[in-house]
Amino acid sequence: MASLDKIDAAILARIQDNNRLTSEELGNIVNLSPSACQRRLKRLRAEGVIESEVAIVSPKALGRAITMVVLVSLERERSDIVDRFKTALRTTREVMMGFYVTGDADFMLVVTAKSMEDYEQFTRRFFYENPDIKGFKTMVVMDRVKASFGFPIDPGDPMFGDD
Amino acid sequence: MASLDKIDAAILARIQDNNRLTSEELGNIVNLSPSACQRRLKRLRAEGVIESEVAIVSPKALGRAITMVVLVSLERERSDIVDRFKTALRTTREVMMGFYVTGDADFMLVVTAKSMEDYEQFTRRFFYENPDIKGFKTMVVMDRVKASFGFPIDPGDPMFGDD
DNA sequence: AGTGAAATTTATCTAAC
DNA sequence: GTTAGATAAATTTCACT
Repeated sequence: MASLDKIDAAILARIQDNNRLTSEELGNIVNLSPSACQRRLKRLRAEGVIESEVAIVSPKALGRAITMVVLVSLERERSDIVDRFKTALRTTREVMMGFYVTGDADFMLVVTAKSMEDYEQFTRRFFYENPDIKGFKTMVVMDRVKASFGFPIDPGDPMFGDD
Repeated sequence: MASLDKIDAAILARIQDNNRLTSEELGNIVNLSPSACQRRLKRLRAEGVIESEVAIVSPKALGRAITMVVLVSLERERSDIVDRFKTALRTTREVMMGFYVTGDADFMLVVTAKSMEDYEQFTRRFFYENPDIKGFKTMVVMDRVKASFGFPIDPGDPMFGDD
């Protein structure tokens, strides 16, 4: 993966909160011409430093879409079982996020559903019919207080090379 | 909140995965002129249906930034205590996500740190020094298998009005 | 190398219908 | 909702350090 300099870090810090800034606005912030900014953006996209650029939609706007946090434990932590489950996560639309974790559970999922009945049906399909799964624990989300993938990027951090 | 029609739903379904589509591309997909698309986008942004538009940055690119899933229990679920904690979440850079949940825990957080030492320091500041907090449980993220805020939007769903 | 300035292509906004 | 013209931005080219 490419090494990033302080300017890259400053650009990332900004666009991870708002990717609709123009190159001109971005250039003013990081002291670079708009074209230089764009070249960097293009590079960061091509190298996969920027994984994706998305709109975050309000859950409320989409009906009473409910969200659950689910902790999943597998029967055995064998790599083929873990990999199979990872693939299932990636291909299941209801699963917004899936993190493979250490500790009390093996996976933390964020799952959306239209209703509780909908979610129950999902759990039958996704959990009960899967012999690899030992158990799962559901917590219903009452408020999505903070929802971002923004990292605390500090361009002054020595981990970022000089320009 | 505004009522959405099937075209709005189709637009949201697309841009929640990729917000860099041009209005022309978007228009082709949803059978609308580019300017009509843009008007809708503008409205969806103004109404808060689109909460934000962001770049998702690769954790690997930012050094070995580690991520933790943390389940937090408060001493009491009194509304002023809950609200105070919500505010703390919103203003703390290390906290990527904070969900208020029912069940075994009161909050599920996703927290990032540069290192385990860094995280330990965060827990002292954020948890141990906060008398409102009964306890917390940390799970270290080994793999961010799936990371999105994309909802399974079906424009054909009757919940979306006709155009 | 990577940068900045100008020209071109492309997208977006405004206005009229 | 559309189309057409004005505005603005992204992209490419090129000269420079």
